[in-house]
Amino acid sequence: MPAEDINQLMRQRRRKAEALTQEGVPLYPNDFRVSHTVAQARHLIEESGEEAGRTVLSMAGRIVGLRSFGKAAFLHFKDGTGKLQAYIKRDGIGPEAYGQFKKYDVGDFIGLKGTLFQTKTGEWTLLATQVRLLCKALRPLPEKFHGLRDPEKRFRQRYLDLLMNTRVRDVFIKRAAIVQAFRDFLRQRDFLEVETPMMQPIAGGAEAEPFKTHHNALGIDLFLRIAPELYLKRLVVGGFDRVFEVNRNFRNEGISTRHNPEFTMLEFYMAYATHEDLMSLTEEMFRDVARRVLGRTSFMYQGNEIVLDGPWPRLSLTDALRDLGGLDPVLFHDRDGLLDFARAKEIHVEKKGKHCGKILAKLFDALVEPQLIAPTFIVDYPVEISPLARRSDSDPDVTERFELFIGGSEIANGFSELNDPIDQKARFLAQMAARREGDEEAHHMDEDYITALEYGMPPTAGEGVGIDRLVMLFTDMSSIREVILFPLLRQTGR
RNA sequence: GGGCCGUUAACUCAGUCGGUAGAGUAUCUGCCUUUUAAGCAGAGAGUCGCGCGUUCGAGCCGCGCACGGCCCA
Repeated sequence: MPAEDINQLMRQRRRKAEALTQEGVPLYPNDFRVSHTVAQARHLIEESGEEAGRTVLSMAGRIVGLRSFGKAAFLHFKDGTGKLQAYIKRDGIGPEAYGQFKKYDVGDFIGLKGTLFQTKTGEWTLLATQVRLLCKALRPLPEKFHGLRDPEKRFRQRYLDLLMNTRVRDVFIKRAAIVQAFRDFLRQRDFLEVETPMMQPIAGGAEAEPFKTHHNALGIDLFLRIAPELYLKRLVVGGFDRVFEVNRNFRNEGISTRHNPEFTMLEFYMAYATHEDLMSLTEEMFRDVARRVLGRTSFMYQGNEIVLDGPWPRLSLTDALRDLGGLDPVLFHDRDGLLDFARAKEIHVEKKGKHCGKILAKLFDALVEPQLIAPTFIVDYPVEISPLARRSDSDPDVTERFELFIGGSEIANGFSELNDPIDQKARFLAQMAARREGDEEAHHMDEDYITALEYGMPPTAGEGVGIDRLVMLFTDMSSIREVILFPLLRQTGR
């Protein structure tokens, strides 16, 4: 949006600004003091009723609506807490001030002094004895009735979206409440909030392509993290038995309604706990967050009612594939059979370096995941796609791992952590072999992490919760862009 | 990466068969001191996303590109 794209409306506003300057009116003063926000004024009305009119208030906000008569005007102004009407009369503020006021526009910020009264329709209104310009807006706001709809403009100029679309504002207020509720829940259970590196020499802890960056002074390449996992577990080794981090991860992958290259993840680790414990904790935690944010434990998502009351069903990956995906169990370990099955279902699977586990996961994503509307834990993930998870004591080919699905989307992933450094090293080596076979998302060897494990990590369980997807659920949004303030968009040619 | 759809005034949108660009809101001017999407009268406002092509003539047809949305991968 180059500054030169001045149109008629902007020229008119600039002319008004210049005229005000000529009259000695500062366009951007900073000496107006506010005594009451809109919310505080409303609170005053609630508390004192008719008596509210006796208090002189000093209020400020942006003009969002203006109905002007010859010698008087009604306007609505909005601050961060709400909207209030004001009544400006020439007789009330004086002819000179009124002349200046005539040059104010919708979008300008003003400061008002006056007392509250009720109009004949009963609306509480500030009768102004003084009006001051606090900031002259040089561009017009989008039109009041239809608002701002163009999705591209909404995301690129989110401030306009927030200003014009109350529902959008509510989404982000709810998002903040959700994150806060998670923090409160974990802190109450003695989890310590920490921050671990966003820039890492080895991007570990997940299967994903990282973004690459460079440190000039050290002369080394670094990667934006794809997960904090390996650092958080180092902290468990270091004696922090319960830690969590809510922060951004970066994955160099495509953009879709469910994927943004940077997204927010909650990860937490709990020593002396198992994946079973975490599943129970997750049920409790989600219900708690829902109660705090929504006031109840059920909600509508895209036309389906989601009920968080538990317990939530637990289904093994293979059972889910058999029962919901129509996959014959004889194929579970038959790589070619699985590929044939995928082809028959028109599910695209990269052939290079894909073991059965990886193909099973692909089939699951395509066939089963969309069906998992009610909260469901899928458990018993194959070892080869779970290189950081502890093996099941009863079946060494599967891990003590779960993923949580709600509303047809993966929301959380957790497992009993692998704390055997010898096995961990072997798993990393297997990942490196997969990488050589063409799997670019396979994990890298992290020798420092192995070293940490060699010092001993207590039996631990850990989990990651996709905050953006959870916010989508709680706000009934079908696109991740609706819950990220500034989703990544292509740069437009300028 | 592929398919479909979209891009026209500040905003929301029409635009017929290819024949000089439209509406509502907003803005400006005049009237208007209790309005609520205020009202009445009048006026101004456009790189029809960008480029190339077809045509006497392109917002409209063709090709390419950019950006966005949805679906698929």
